[in-house]
Amino acid sequence: MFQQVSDSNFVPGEHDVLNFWTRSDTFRKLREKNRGGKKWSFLDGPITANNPMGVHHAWGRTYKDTYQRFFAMTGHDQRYQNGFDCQGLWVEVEVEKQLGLGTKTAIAEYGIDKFVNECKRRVLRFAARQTEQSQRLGYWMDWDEPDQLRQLAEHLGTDQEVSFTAPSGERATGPAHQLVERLGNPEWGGSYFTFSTENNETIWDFLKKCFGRGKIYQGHDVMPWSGRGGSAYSQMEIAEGRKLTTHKSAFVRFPLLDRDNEFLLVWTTTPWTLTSNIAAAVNIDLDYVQIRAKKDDAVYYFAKENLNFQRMATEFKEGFGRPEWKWPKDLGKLKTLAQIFKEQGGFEEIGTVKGAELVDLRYQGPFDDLPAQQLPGGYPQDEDRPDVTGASWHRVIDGGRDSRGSAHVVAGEGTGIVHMAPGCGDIDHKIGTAIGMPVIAPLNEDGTYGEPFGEFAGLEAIQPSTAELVFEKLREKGLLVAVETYPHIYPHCWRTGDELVFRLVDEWFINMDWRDEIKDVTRQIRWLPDSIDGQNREVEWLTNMGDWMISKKRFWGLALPIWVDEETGDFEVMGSLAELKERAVEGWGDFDGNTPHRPWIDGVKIANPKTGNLMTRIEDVGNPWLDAGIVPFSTLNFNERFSTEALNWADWYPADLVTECFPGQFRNWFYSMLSLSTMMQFDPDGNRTAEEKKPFRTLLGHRLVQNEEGKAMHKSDGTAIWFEEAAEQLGVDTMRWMYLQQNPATDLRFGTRHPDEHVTLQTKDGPIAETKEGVATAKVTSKPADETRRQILIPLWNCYKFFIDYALADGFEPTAELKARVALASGTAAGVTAIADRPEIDRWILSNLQSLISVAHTELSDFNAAGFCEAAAAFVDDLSNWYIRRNRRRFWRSKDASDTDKLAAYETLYEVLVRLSQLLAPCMPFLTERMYQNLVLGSDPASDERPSDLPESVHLCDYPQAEAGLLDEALNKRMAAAQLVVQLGHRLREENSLRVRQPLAELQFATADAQAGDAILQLADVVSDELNIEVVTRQDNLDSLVGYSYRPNLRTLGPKYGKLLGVLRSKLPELGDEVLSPLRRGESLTVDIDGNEVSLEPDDVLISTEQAEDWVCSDEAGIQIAIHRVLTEPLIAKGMSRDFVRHVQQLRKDAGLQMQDRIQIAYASDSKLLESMIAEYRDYICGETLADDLASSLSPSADLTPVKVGEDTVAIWISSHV
RNA sequence: GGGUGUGUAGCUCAGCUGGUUAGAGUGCGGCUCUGAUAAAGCCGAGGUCGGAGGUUCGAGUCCUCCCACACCCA
Repeated sequence: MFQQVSDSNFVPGEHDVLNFWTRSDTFRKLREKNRGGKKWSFLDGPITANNPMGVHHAWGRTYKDTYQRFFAMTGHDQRYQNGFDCQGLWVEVEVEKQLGLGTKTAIAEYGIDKFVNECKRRVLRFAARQTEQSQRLGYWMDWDEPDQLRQLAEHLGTDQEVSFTAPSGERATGPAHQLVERLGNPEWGGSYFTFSTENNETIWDFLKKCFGRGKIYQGHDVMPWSGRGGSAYSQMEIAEGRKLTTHKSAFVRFPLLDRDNEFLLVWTTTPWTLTSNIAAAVNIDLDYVQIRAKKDDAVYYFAKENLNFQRMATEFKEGFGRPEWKWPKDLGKLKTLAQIFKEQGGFEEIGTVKGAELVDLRYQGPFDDLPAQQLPGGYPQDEDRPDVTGASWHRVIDGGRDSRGSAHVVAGEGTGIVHMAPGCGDIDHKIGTAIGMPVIAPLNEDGTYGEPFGEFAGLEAIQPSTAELVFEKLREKGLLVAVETYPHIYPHCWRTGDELVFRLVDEWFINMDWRDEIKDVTRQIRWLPDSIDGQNREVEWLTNMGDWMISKKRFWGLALPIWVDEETGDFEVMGSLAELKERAVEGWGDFDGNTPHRPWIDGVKIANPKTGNLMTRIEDVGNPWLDAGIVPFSTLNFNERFSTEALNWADWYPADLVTECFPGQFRNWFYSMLSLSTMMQFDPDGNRTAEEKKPFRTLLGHRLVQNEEGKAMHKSDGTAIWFEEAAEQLGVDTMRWMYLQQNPATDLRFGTRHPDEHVTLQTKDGPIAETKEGVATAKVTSKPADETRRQILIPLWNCYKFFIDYALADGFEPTAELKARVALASGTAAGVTAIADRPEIDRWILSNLQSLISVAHTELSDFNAAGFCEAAAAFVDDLSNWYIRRNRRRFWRSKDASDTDKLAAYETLYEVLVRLSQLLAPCMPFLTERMYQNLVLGSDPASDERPSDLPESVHLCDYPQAEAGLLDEALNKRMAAAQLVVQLGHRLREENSLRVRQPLAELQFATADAQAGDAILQLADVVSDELNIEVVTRQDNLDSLVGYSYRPNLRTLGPKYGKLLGVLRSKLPELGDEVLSPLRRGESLTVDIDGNEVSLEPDDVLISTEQAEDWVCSDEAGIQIAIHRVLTEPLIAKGMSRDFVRHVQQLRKDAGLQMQDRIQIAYASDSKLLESMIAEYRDYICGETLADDLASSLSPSADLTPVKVGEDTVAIWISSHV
């Protein structure tokens, strides 16, 4: 027996299903079922375990789950390993906030070990949190127990022994950090964590291979730096530390070589950097003015616009954008350049040149006398460039443009000529690297000048006295034009308040000159969706990318395995902990038992084999994309550090599928995976060691989740939707369908969070009013979700409910054979009624079902969920709005055991619904489970009763296979023809105001194609019933009822007659039916058009029909229909009876009566027509409305609204038996 | 600045190798149908297909230039 079905209650239903899966351990049973099957390998991209999940994470996770479920239902053995991204600055930033630490110094004081443990803790807590959220999504993975992860987090940093039970069942005991580093290993199972020792060590292996091939080198980068703090700053820290301050800025002149008494005029707010000047940049498109100063006849070049430019005029009036940033009181307005020169004796304009004309001019630098400017290769010395010095390089360069296309050098504040010091500035350094400038980097770690800076050596750059010394020297040389006090917003250390400077720091790089190898691998991969052309994007990135900077001067992350001999500069890379242990000459004992992270690893030293010197690990941590890029190896036991029985590399590599949100990943995760995989297939000498280089076969990318207006959602302004808010308000099945039906190449406009409207969410574990992080849960609205629910979930549910309601009312119970057949997919043993004996429409829906099954296999195995969703939605629509609607009467006919037609209907619908639950199960795992449970087991997920040996969950079923015998393309075409007739009929009725409830006498049709005619005739009863027309007849043609008009078919005639087409277009219709009628019969013909002989094939004209008398007609796609529009008295009476029934049914509905409740009908009318109608149709009316009595009465209740029955007005009321 | 892509109904998007009156979904108005449905069916309004030239009998589609937006890059 089926369980009674109530309202859909989607969200509580999902909770029941989740509990059911837990209780009956369904996922474990699924894995057991498929163990030893063909392998399907999915590789999860690690999610950053730094915050709770939002709805934007759920899109990708829905794909991941759906494809895994599909491949599980098709019998594939899988790994189900989720991944967490654990290391890197993003975690540090959050932990710094949490601990109230502001700078690197503060972290060092707090203790790197404590800090790093706190980072690990945060990751574990959010991994636990995201695990729970993912489970709510129905995401079946080999999850760690969230509380176990939390317990590990609690015990980190203590020596206390903890017990841990891994997902595999294996138990381990030890200090928390020793358990944590093993999470996700092959013997334990569970999610992989990129902080695991295996992950870090496998990156060491990669870097060793790079080193072996000579790809690792030390380079430089310019970073914001605090002299007192002795450390670099992140962009975020800079943003926090901006302050209004004043500096002494200077106008300085650079003498042009080979030009007598001519100068470039430059301007700087950081005079200390002038010592390290290398070049002067101009904007090639700007006009530069040439002026002669009266004082000394010197000629100056600077941007023409700047001569009279009102510098800082806005700021003088309005300040610098914040209330506290007002123009300093004691400071006057800034002078224009014209003013400055006038004060110094006046000037005259003598000409204008384009910036481009200045490029390549040589000049004498302001501090070329300093040793640093004379050092070959710059300072610190670049040994590869002994022929260049700073002083010898000075020239004018094109400043170029930034990534947004705006020029680096503009007119305005300065002079349009920018002093460049690539050792002192970020942009300077970038440009310098690009065009090959030497570098002079003046500052030591403490922010003082280095040795080769003469008088400046040892002075602190940011001291005002240093600037004064610069001015003094310039004055001596006659190069200082003017000095002023200049207010501006400048970065400061947000904790100490010290000014920051830009300083050249050492960084480590991988030389990517093996990019072609990576491109080859990229081309072996299938990139989806096609429309975004991912392969080319990736190849293009690989073509243009620079060397990979892998180091970062931070604390939490991969310990880069680079050991340096400070004295010689020699360095070596360790490829594993074992190698390090063997080479260690100091510190191994203290390190042993800790994870290979800072600070523990830092004390381990090795010896330089050449010199015997101690080599020390560089303090930098690695780029986090290394962590993620190595996972195709580190998660698959590539180095066989674990038992190969637990996990054999070759069984699972390469992955069949990777799917992630793609914007950004072409240069991040995809890039790092491709690079690392390419390198991993070589040994350190560059010999290929494996055939298969690609880490995955197919990559499915998808775009971003946005709000309903198409804008990004932000955590900071409360518009980011937390996963549970959406899940408990919209329902997870609905969300999943939204994601799956979306074109992955376009952004998904998910919905809107209303941060001010707080709601209490009913979760599986009770009501919550805030997230676990303490954020009040807010209302989420989503039109696309509502639409999805309305169009897919509700119709599906109602199809199911319709079936259950009538099956229960009728006592229909599928036979054991039928149940087994649909649950086990075991062949084609039919139900009680043979398929061949069922009506055309039954065979039609079953045939359609087979098509859907085929599409499901094709599309899902090709990772096109949207394609499947579209087909499934169309099927649900056919089922609901055509099959069930057309067949309703077959289900509510009187109870009669021998009614085989009714049985056929039940058996057909039953099979369709069960199959549908299986087909949709990977996409919509909850609702389908509820359907399956009831339809096959007569149970529901809240119950533990499963009185059957059939699969206890829809997810333990095999995915349906199409039965070729039931697929009938011809039948599908026949039904399509009938549906077309119905559509034409509806249109005709509409256009001619012939309402459908009024029966009409006759519909005639004719078709160009005889088979289509046969088809319509076979479904004539469907057409007749749907259109409410008594007789449907087929004719050879409708010539007697209609006229014809003709138009040329330009597509076929164009190529034949070219320019004649214009004439043909106007003249051919005029020939009319008497000339052209042979074409209707499929004959060819030659006509004369304006003296041209034109031969016409039937395909060369388009024929349409026109109106005739008493009949209305229409045509489409070779089908013509005509409907007799004349109403006779019997037809009118019949229409009235239908009206009457309809009104009574509405009254029943309004009264909230049950389907089987019986009623009495009374009516009041003075129409004789109505009386005679009722006399004739009494039995019909009573039968349809379950009325025991139908009587005329004189006393309607007072508030009764009369209704129209035919042309008459009647009052009707009903009462029900109690 | 270079590269890639996009621009079609109020909104989201289809429109294949050029073909007649440019479509779908959604929203809006109307009519119809309804004993599972929160539905469904039909009709309608709404478009100088980003702009300007060109090729062609014929251009949303091909070519050139321009404009706007998005992403990527130095």
